[in-house]
Amino acid sequence: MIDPRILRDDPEAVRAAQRRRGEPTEIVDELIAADEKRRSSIATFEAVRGEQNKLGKLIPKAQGDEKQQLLARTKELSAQVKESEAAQTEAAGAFELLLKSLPNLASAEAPEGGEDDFVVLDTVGTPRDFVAEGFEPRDHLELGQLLGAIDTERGAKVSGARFYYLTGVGAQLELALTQVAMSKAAEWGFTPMIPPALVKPRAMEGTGFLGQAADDVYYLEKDDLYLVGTSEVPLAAYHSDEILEGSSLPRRYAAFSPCYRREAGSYGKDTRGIFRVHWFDKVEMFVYTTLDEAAAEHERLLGWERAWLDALELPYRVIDVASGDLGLSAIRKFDCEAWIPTQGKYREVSSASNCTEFQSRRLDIRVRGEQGTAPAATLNGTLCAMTRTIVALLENGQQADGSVRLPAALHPFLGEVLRPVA
RNA sequence: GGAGGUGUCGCAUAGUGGCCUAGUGCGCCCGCCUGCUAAGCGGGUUGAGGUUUAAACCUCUCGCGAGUUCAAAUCUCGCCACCUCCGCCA
Repeated sequence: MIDPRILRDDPEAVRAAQRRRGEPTEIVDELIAADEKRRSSIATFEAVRGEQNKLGKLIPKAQGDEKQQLLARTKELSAQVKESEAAQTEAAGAFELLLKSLPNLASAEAPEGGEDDFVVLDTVGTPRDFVAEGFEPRDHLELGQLLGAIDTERGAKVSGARFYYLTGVGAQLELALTQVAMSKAAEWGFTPMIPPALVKPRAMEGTGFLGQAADDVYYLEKDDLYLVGTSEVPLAAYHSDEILEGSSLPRRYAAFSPCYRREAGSYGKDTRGIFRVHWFDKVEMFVYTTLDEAAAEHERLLGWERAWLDALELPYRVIDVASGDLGLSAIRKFDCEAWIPTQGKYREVSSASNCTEFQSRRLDIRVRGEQGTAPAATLNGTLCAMTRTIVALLENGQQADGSVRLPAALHPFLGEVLRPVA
């Protein structure tokens, strides 16, 4: 949800942001009309209610005829109050509904265009040349099966397509990644968290996942609860309806949680292995800060993501996601993409978003500063999405015999090399 | 799942239809006093929206929502959260 004052002060900025996203601008005019209606209905209500309050105070002291007159008049007003209050509630609700459907104002710094119009900010490391090394690389599933690390057949038997078991070293690999990621985050000043993976509609709606992404969300109708697709959701809602002291910012949280995604729009895409699945575990970073600090914090989040991929010794690149591909809540997004040898391309393994006040307005998270209170800024970034990280580690670390060399950061947990099981 | 209880300004409490423009204590902030600190004294201290150059003022806010009434923190109903006990259970 954006600051409604922008609609009055600078509607052209909102239209420009919509154009940048490739979204229609008519909604801006609808919003302005709805806002005017809301404001005039509030004025009407306040005038009537004010008179009712004023006269009501005289009643206890009044006597005889005077009292009867006052009672008659306030009774009249009562009907008007009821009517204008209902009109006000309705107008405010209509305005808010419309405002909530509006995406955050895409940053002018984000590249313009759609999914393919990203800008590559940096490329780190060099993909291995398997031709020169003289062997055909195996994909992550084949390697996972050789190592006894991944079992998708039984995943499908028990839970269906896009489910898997991590077995043996696969399970150990996830636990080691989790341990290293959470420890590093704690060193960087993040508070480690294990949040609930089921949340009420408010949390889901407040983070912007019931808009254009609603089809991708699992919903438990019987309990009116949602399974989160990322711990961004419970972390954002953690401080909902709170006023945070400015001096306590930035507040940085790192959460380990399962993530559930219906993957509704991706039939036939990435169907092999565990690259795109209905459930995976993830360590996520989340920050509450001020609007002034948000852009700098966004860069810091990206820095931590890069430090993580560096520690895993993976070749990757960083892209600045184009405005048309930002999702509802971000004004700008950086993705880190690791090189996947058997796909011959870089694929997303982490993503850092600056959501400014979009989520904090919906969840009512404010900061108390010297000038009173203001909406907080929220940012989120992946530290380690387990399945995709395992895919990247297996494929990039593989050797001709099917064994996999691990990065030094994981040696204390799993040794230097994972070897095929007999 | 069953039974009972509780929900008021950061915290603790008062408040059973109009005198509540929500009192008091603690905490916190400002000032006075004071070698310094403490104590004492005076003032301030929920948040949101609006009118205004400003000072002020108006509307909403007593868990949330509906209702009764001219008028609701207060009465009625529904919901939510928490607590106690019973049952079940990692």
